[in-house]
Amino acid sequence: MANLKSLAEHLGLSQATVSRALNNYSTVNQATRTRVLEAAQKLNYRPNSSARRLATGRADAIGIVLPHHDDLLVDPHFADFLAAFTKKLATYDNDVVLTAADNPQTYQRFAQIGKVDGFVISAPKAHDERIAVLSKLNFPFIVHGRCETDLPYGFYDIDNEGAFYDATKLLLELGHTRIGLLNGAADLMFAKQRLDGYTRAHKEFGLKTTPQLIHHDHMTEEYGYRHAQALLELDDRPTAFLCSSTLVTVGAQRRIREMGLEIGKDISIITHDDGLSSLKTENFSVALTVTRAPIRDAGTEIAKMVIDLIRGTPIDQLQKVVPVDLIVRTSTSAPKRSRS
Amino acid sequence: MANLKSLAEHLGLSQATVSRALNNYSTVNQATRTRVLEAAQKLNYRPNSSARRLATGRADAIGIVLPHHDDLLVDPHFADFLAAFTKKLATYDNDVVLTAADNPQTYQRFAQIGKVDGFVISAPKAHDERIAVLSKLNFPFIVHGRCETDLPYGFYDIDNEGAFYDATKLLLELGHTRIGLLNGAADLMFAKQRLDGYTRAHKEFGLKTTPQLIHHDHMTEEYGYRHAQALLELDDRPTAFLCSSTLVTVGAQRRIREMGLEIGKDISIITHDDGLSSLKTENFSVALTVTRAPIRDAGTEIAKMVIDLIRGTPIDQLQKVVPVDLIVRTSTSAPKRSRS
DNA sequence: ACAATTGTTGAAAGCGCTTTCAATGATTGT
DNA sequence: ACAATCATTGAAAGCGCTTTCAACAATTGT
Repeated sequence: MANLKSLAEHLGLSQATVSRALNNYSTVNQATRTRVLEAAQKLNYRPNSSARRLATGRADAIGIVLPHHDDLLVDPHFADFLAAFTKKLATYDNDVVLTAADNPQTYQRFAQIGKVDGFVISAPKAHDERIAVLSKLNFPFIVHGRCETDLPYGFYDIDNEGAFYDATKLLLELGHTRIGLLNGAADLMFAKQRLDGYTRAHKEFGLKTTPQLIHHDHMTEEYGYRHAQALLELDDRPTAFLCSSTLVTVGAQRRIREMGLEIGKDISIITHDDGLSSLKTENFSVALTVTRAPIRDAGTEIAKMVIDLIRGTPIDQLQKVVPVDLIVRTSTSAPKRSRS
Repeated sequence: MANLKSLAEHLGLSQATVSRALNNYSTVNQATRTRVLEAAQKLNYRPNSSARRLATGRADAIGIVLPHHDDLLVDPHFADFLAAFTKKLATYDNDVVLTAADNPQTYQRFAQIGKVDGFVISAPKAHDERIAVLSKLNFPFIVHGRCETDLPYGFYDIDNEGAFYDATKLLLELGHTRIGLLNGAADLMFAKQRLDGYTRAHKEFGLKTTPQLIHHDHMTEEYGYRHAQALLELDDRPTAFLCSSTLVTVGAQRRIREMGLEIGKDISIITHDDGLSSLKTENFSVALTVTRAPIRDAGTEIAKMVIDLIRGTPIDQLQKVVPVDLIVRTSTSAPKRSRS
């Protein structure tokens, strides 16, 4: 396997010159550069990653710690995010280093030993320990989402509050007054933001929210089913659902159907749609009204942001909240007159 | 930031001894080791990853190239696989390096520059170029699946042929003669294996397979819907479906319902169930008969296998095919008498 | 009591790059 | 024509570790 030394010898040049030629330094003669490039190509030379990392101090890699739960439940959104993120990062010649064991020490260790140049933190909680740890280490990171802290940090987030405000408002305007909320896990910021939007809309209409109508849980089909069931068994059952993800909606839909109810008539649904590539809301039997923000956009944008951060862009220029579209389709309508 | 040199100076020892103490060499005095370990802890010392990699020649990382398509369609199974894989790999102090750009050069480059010690190849095609490339480089890899090559290689695969043979046989025994196959993309080995099982069962019953009943495509909800529709519009429509994944089944189910048909009565369904954590077959309205092989098992097992491979276990001991359970629930029954 | 062994440590040579600094010859300005 | 600049290159230090080899004291065997 060719290394720099053998390549230099082969060319009758010093390692320094060869290295410079390969790394596009302007100080090297054009003819020499060409000669080096050709030889490198011919001998199939590639600089050793570890040596380069040691010499430069850069890893050219971004870390992501797998957001796993005890039961190894995997958020299907994660795959879409990761795909877009990885693809974009590749355009910067960076790759993604994944690891499990989601605790603060993991971040600290990774930061210290130079395995990665930065981190992406996903699904932040209100007071997220990871942010505290990385801030103290002064190690670059971008948060996918926001949290409640005074520490400065870069983030990409969608306007969850606004999205669920809009969605709730639409339902209220249609005349719904009992709106079930099938939210994500309670400790996650995005769920909190969505609840805030839901609450704000109610306030604006002079309504109080009802605790029984608000459910928090992991976003799976199964939980969608269970919580929809619980909601539909209430004496004063809701006439509309607000779902936090398409998979939850699949579950809710299942329960709704079992009860012989019809979406868009007996019960309205608005779901948040992350644009999952394998489960599209356009394709539900009843075309779903959605708040839409493709999670792949987040992956792509965050890749760019974390690279910018590492290259020196100040944090306050790396704080982005994108609006969320409300797309009205046929799963929403005015509520039926209340049951006898 | 403490490095080996400063730690050694602090202790009044040589770097060599400190390094040995830290790396559990038996030749170092017990008292010394304790002293070193304590100091390392106190000074929060962690060996630099790049330096260590350069010195040892190991990266302690396994590469996975994102199996993306042009349209960035992400297989939701991938998330579950990756989670299990990453978690298991962490127990060996290895992490996962993800990259995009799925072409042979990517593998070659990664192997050469020492970014990873091995690869996992997923979703192999019959004559997979990646296997040829890595074999020629003599670079360690484990295939998730099998392919048609004379080259020796390690693999973990489920018995796709047997699973779909069993499933088909069950349907045939129930009296079905027209069985729609909603298979994965045609160029993938697992789809081929499943088709083989489907065909073998037909042969055993003295039946010929019908091309119109066999569909190949990406495994999404949307395609499930479309192909189910196509099948159900046939003059001589099938009385049973064999689906390659739960998501496909969700789509098929949607179409079936739209046509006012009932699963388990009007039409039988068997689906392959990878045990996706966010979409469980137990939870379908009609409990689904499935061929079941949790994809997380693959992730866990392959992590172990690739580490074993790197550590010297011979390839012929790293070839595993696991059986697939056929779990009969209520989505399968004898066909109704044919329509008038 | 002397050689042979064992246990423990340190010096130093890498691993394969990047980058600083100095050196060289060629070019320019006056 | 001589100093000053420029373009190009090489020598060598260093990144922070691991590991070989030699060194030494302490122990053992005979």
